[in-house]
Amino acid sequence: MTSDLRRPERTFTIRNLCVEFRVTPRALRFYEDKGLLYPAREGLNRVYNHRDRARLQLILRGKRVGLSLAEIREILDLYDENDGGAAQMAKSLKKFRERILALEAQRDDIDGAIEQLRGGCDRMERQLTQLRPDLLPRAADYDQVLRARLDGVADNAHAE
Amino acid sequence: MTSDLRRPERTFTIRNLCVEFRVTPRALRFYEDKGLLYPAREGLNRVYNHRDRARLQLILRGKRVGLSLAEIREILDLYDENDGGAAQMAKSLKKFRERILALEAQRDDIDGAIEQLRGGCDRMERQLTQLRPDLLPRAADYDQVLRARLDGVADNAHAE
DNA sequence: GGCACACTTGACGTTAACGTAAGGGGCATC
DNA sequence: GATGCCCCTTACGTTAACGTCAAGTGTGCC
Repeated sequence: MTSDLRRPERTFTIRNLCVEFRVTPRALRFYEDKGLLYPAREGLNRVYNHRDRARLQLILRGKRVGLSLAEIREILDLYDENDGGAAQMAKSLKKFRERILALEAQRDDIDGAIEQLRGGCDRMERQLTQLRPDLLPRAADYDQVLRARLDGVADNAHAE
Repeated sequence: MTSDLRRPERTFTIRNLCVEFRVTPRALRFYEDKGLLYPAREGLNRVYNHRDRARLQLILRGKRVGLSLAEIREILDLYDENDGGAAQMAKSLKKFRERILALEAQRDDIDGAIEQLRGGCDRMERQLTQLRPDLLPRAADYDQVLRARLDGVADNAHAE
């Protein structure tokens, strides 16, 4: 039952993908409008195949890491278009490498921000341990957050 | 000469900070409008001190890691406001921890994206080595990018 | 045939984060 | 005293990424 999601011949309605990836139909149509997706049609209705679904995954991940739809489109195009000759591919390669450098810089930024926040946490924890140890959030609260995240992962487990 | 940047009593004009952090005056006034900054005044003119400058650094880093100005403001407020009692601090602590979890998730996303792009690079490199080894970008190009990044770092070296 | 439901297109509305233009004050300098 | 430069406020414009609403089509079901 989870295995027919794997069957490459399986297709998806717009709603299927919306539910699976928690986006709205409007968003998918918008991505299509912008040239990031081009699902087949059955009459008027859109029919998404596995390739479309994979592209959507890339789009959403791209968004999460802060890329604009235009940038994502460019990358997707590069992925596709590279039968247009070796020169094209060389250009794509360069752009990919640039993106990697940018992402690495961004990751360093994030690590810095995390450190900063951790410093703040430490200070506050020390203060609270001193003043009001009863107010210190304990393992119980923390577990809730972790559980929430794990649930989220479970939801999308088959989507990976 | 770089050392008077360190002197805590030193103040800055709006242009000083704009040049140093490569933002526009409009942006600084906008942040003030939104309550993220509140520099002193000398007549009508804004006068920024070291605390304002530090806040600006945090704002810009927050932006780079994808936080909205509203979220950044919330964090900054939490940093300040924590003389408002231990209860407040406990709430701040919780929010800080949430932010940390979110940032860690985002970093994992970025790592995933980097891996994906690296995979694409590898495939393209193999293809090119096969077909047109002359088109392979070489150390020279790569160094340029690195140099650009190092220059950027050097520009902001005293800002760290 | 009438109803519900999912899909479609088209068009206007919305929010965040500024950009930009208009109009004006303060101070140095030629 | 006119020019130039930096600062100010007010206010309207802009872009991205959708949200929302209107109006229409097609499909199954009772």
